[in-house]
Amino acid sequence: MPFTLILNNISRYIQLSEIEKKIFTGYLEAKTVKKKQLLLTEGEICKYSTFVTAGCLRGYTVDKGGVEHVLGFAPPDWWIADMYSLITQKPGTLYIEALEDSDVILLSKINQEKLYLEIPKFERFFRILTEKSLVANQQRIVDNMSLTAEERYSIFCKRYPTLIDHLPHKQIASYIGVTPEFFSRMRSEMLKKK
Amino acid sequence: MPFTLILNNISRYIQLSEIEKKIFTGYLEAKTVKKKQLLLTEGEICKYSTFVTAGCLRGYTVDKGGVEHVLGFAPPDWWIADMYSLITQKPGTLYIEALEDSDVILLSKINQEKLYLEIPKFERFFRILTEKSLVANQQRIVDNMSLTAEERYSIFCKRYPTLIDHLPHKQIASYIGVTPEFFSRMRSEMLKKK
DNA sequence: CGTCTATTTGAATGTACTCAAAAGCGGTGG
DNA sequence: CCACCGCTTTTGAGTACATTCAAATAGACG
Repeated sequence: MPFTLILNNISRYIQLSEIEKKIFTGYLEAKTVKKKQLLLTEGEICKYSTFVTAGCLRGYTVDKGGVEHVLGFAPPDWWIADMYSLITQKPGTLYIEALEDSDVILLSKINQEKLYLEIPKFERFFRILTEKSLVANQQRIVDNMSLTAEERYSIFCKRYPTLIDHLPHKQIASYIGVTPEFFSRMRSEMLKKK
Repeated sequence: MPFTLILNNISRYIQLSEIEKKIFTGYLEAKTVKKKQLLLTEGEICKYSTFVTAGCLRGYTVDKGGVEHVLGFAPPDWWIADMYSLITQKPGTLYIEALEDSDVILLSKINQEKLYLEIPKFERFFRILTEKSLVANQQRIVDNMSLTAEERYSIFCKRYPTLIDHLPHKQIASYIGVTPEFFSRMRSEMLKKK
């Protein structure tokens, strides 16, 4: 059953009848992506909310100097999208890339809107999902303003213990907002201390 | 009619019948706050979503060094709350303070939940509101990582033209993530250039 | 293996911060 | 209405955290 994980994800916030589950899964598309493959690039209109069932994705932007900035990672059981573009249906700035071979489930914007009409509970689900994401993002803003790179890294390690293992350092550096060079020095400093 | 502004705010995303408007406004509490008065402090549980009708509020945290970091301003027609605390009903870290004498409308968490049940359209309204807030916060994260303080200030001026006039420089500095001293130097540099 | 990318190390630099002090500004009370 | 007080803003000098550019080393993948 390829939709077990996503149904379980949703059941954490709303309860669906068997019929509703059928309707919902009918709107989904399973897909596999290979490492380094892009699900979305800058300038594109984001047409899908993506749910990861295996592997790992990342969302990032590229600034005018060509430097990448990781906005977030999406390991299994996570949702990812260019929220700006998805909402406005205007060209966005986010790249979504597979960091490794991954399995994802796509829910198109159109089907998402249908869901809202046919099963209003989904309004609730996505409201809660968005609220949680908002809280995490607000915390990150505060952390970026008030903590040193070292403290931000410590927090990252605690919050995403499963990710640190198999993520390139470069990507973690980009997420916490430092250069790979500084990240490398920082880590060796931290090892010395402990 | 003290609720004109908030009803208008809501009508941008959902349409309410006269009866629904009655129910909704019945759940609201109007309140005035004086300059420097706190609506919420660290350690408190956030019990209200606050809508500003006059004046201006700010939400900020205080780090372990005692430095304040402004998470956001709330001029008229804006909502503000400690989303973390409001959602979890656990003690939060946000302070919400009136920057000037202000009029606000409070919607308690309890009444908000009632609204969701009685008028499910409100799920939609707050989902959209939260989505917009999320997008703004994500953009801010990217900006903080990829732009200089000067660029962030320029963006702030463009995005909140009505705010720059009557906000203390200190508060703007805190919002864009620099010290007041650096902010002052930065501004004089920018004036020289133009 | 060889190539490509990721990571480390080094040296010089820059952006923004800290601490200290002076100047400006606004409100309040005599 | 002015004087004073507290808070904000400015200015100065020294410092720190993190970056840039360059090059060496190490890993991963075909």
